[in-house]
Amino acid sequence: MRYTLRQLEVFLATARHGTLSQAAESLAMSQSAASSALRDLESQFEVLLFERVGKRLKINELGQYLQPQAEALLERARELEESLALGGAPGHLRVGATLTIGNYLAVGMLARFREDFPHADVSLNVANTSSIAEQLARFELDVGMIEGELSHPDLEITPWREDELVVFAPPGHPYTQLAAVSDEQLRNTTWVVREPGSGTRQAFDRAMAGILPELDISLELQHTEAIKRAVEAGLGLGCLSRICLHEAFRRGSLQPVAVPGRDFRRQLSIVMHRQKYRSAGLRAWLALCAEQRSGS
Amino acid sequence: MRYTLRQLEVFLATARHGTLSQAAESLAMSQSAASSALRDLESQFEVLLFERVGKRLKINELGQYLQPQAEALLERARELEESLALGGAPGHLRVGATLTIGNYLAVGMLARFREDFPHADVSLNVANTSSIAEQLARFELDVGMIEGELSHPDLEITPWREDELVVFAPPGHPYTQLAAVSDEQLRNTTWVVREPGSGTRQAFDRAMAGILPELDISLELQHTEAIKRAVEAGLGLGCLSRICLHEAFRRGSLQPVAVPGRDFRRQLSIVMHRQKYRSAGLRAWLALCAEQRSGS
DNA sequence: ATTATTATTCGGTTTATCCGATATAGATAA
DNA sequence: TTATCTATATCGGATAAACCGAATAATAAT
Repeated sequence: MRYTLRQLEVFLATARHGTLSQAAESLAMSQSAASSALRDLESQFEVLLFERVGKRLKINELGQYLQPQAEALLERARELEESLALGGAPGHLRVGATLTIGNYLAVGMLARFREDFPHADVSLNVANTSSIAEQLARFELDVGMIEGELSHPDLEITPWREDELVVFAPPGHPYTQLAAVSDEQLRNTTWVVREPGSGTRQAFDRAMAGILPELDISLELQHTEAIKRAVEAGLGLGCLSRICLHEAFRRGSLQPVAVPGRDFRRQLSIVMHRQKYRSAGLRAWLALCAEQRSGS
Repeated sequence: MRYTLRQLEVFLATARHGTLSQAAESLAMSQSAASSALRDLESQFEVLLFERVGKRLKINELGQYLQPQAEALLERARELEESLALGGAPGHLRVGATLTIGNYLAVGMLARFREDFPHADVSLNVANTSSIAEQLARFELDVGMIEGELSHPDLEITPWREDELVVFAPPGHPYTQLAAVSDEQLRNTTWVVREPGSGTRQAFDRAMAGILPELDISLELQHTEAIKRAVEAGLGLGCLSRICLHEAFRRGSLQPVAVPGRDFRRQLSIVMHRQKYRSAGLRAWLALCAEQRSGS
């Protein structure tokens, strides 16, 4: 490995700024140093990355071809640098979770984790499934907890626990009295659900297969709390994960609606990079996950 | 960016071999040089990657934590190096395709491509969908052509053309005379199909939803030609992509079976890395793809 | 205790990196 | 055309890094 990350930095800065002087300035080095760094990179591989037309430097085809690869490489290098600089802390852990899991399951686990590692530096990143996958693939997260489906060559998906969506209504709603609500009745009401693209919505759409286009969806909201309040206010029936509703059912502010004819189950999963090293903190977290699975 | 790829090489070689001497030897450098490279890396970030117990170097937790990231980084660096060394060739193109597409569609396109770029250095890599995705994500391939479904944060999937599977039988088979074969009749015969995991099998399983567990699958083969020969020999009904069967139907060595009640369509897709630079060769290939789409 | 093995340290050489100054080339305006 | 501005390339020299070989120190095995 004869070339250096610095040389790539110079190459990319030059490609981005279009001029060597600006590139040099952005890297806090002299223009001459940048010039020779670029020359070294090019002569090492006996290629040209830029057309020299007079005083201008114009990136050529090979340069453009390599730019995204170099960009990706340097991005990883910066992440490794960060891991080196910050990763020394013991119990250091970065958890990613989707909205429902993050707000209802992960926070409790986080508190438990803090008991065992009082000085731990833990972060919880709430994002959608594909964004979590991306961060895991780049080692920006240690472990992810997702609801949706996912396939990624670098990631290992482990089924975690089963979840189910529950249809719910304000207390006293006629449907809450029924032992079984029919498809016909599902069609004859209005709905308040999560926005398309979210894992909860995916599961809802799947459960409603066949009658989905005929459902009257009056409101699509991004937050579970907002949906609950909208249903309380009588704007329609809601459908959310049981774990978001536990408290509201207990208090009686909302009531479940029985829909035995449809399958609202879904799988929650743990996602990690295949090559991930299981640090003490990560092992402790996975143990907490396993405990959650059995103990609910 | 103050650390170098060389330092990472020393770190990884030491982690792998467990001894600095062997690491140094594997990198064709002196023991002392390796020692100081490692020391430089550690002192730059003020961390320790190894426990020094007497004469032994034992990788510590932080080291193990960083090892896979460093490994991934260096892997990319080697690929970039290769691109730099070999990527200078004009018309250079690496195409990945799944078995059915690779053997029946891509070869013809490859021949056409060679006409336009007689000196082009083109490679066709036939592999399964997830392996192609992996190679695309690492910039080891320029473009992929797949049949299965795929979701990957770094990859861009573009629908290409529609394909359909066709149920077929040897000439004169009673089913070939029927205008519509029923589910009941599908159950009362034996089948010769592709192995589980292949895109063609996935599509077959999806098309047979509902009656799949009751089908009598007598043979699972990895090659389309083998399946065709097995069906010719009377071992059962086959089900393959229309593009594999065109020639056999024309010759009359096999005949299609009409199953209008089931949906055998599927989508073929073009896959590329989101950040991929479209070189002249790649643009020409994509143009060929677009031509194929309309002209069939 | 001796030997073999291994990491570290030290001196010295080669190589790389970087800066400042200077040379050069193209664009722009007088 | 000539002067000027701006940008890249190159040169000399200082500094730092990388590297080797040899010596040293530490440990495990004999």
